[in-house]
Amino acid sequence: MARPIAFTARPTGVGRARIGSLSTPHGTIATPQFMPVGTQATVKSLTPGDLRAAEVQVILANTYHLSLRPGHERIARLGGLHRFMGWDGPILTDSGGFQVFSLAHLGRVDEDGVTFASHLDGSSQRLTPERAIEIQEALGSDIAMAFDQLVDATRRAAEVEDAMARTHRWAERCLAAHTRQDQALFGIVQGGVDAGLRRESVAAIAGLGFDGIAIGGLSVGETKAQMTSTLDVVADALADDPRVRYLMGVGSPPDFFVAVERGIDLFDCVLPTRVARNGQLWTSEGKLNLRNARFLDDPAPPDPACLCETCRNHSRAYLAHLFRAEELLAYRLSSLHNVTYTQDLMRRIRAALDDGSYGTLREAVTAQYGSAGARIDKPAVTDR
RNA sequence: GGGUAGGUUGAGCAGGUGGUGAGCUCCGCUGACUGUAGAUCAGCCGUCUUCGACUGUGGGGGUUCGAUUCCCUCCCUGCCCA
Repeated sequence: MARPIAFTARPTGVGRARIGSLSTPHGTIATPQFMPVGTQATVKSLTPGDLRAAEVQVILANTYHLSLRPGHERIARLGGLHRFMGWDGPILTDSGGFQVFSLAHLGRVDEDGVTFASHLDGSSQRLTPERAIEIQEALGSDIAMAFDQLVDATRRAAEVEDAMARTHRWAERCLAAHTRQDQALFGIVQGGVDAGLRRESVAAIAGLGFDGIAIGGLSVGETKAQMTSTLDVVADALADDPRVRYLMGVGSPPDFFVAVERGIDLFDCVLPTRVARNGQLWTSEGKLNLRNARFLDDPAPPDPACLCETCRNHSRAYLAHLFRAEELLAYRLSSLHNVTYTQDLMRRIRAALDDGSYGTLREAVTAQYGSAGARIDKPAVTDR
């Protein structure tokens, strides 16, 4: 039987970085690629048209939130998530595993699954591997994620190991429960920042029949050095695996380089859209906080090097005003820019991997995000 | 002109009838944010040499060891009467 997705990639000569192509039922994705987060069937403040304008190729939506509201059965009745939200490109759905982590205080994990109080009305809810798959099949995403358990990597080893082992058992249950032939299913590697556990987790997850391999449990409080070394371990362990690799929850502009060099093909992160709503724009001059007083009289576009709608038509002074006045347009214009910037950055990374300018690009971007990149190791590669 | 209620740090307030008024909300200034309970949160927001100290309750004067508080007077604002 034909796989729901197909992934091809070629090495680039830059570390373990590769350039690839991932075909899905709703379109083909160039990798490395970034997925904006649209938790509640919307990338906050942006329309599908905005996303297309920003050259977004795939978005992430959320099992937990959509099952609570409006309900996955309702979305299924209304023709599935793509039709419901008016986005006909590829969609990846997260399984709810992250909410088990971020809403841990509302729930309790047992071997079979998780019981928790809804953050909306306090009602008791149950999520299991089977349930997470059922919901994602109802939503009809192109790529579903296995239901996993992540814990704070700085917790004691036994706790991290327990969560990892449970994630492995849940992974098998997810595969067994998955029936939709037009939907891919990715497994998730856990194991905190412990090299031994990460190798064990890669062996367990990669040994199952998943369509892609995700790396979870990172960028949740560990240091940049720990994230980097963990990615090194995982990259080594996955070296001969042909499947697409997805680093969950990352990242910032400097993070992309660290991960791409270690063979990562897919990213998702709330950062570009969340920080945009809080006034932070990512630009060729680094991070700008448009709420700062100094921008009130600045007629320049947010990023002179950007061609997005925001930068073509509006000034920093205008955005600074919109943020102060709490006008809704501030959120859309800022989000549109940051998503455009991020897509542009990924495109430049793909191009640089091809033409030998990767090291130069990495150095330039890392320098622009000085403070953010300060804790990151120096470039692992240089231009050939 | 008479009466009455007021005047507190940019704004709006709280409090205070002789011995700690720098407390709150806005506004303002910064910072944070990584598989979104986040258009959110945190710090600062009189001055200084900032783990502390000083100044500050409309102006002036008085009583008192000590006054935001009591007394006198002036100014300003709202309302009522003339």
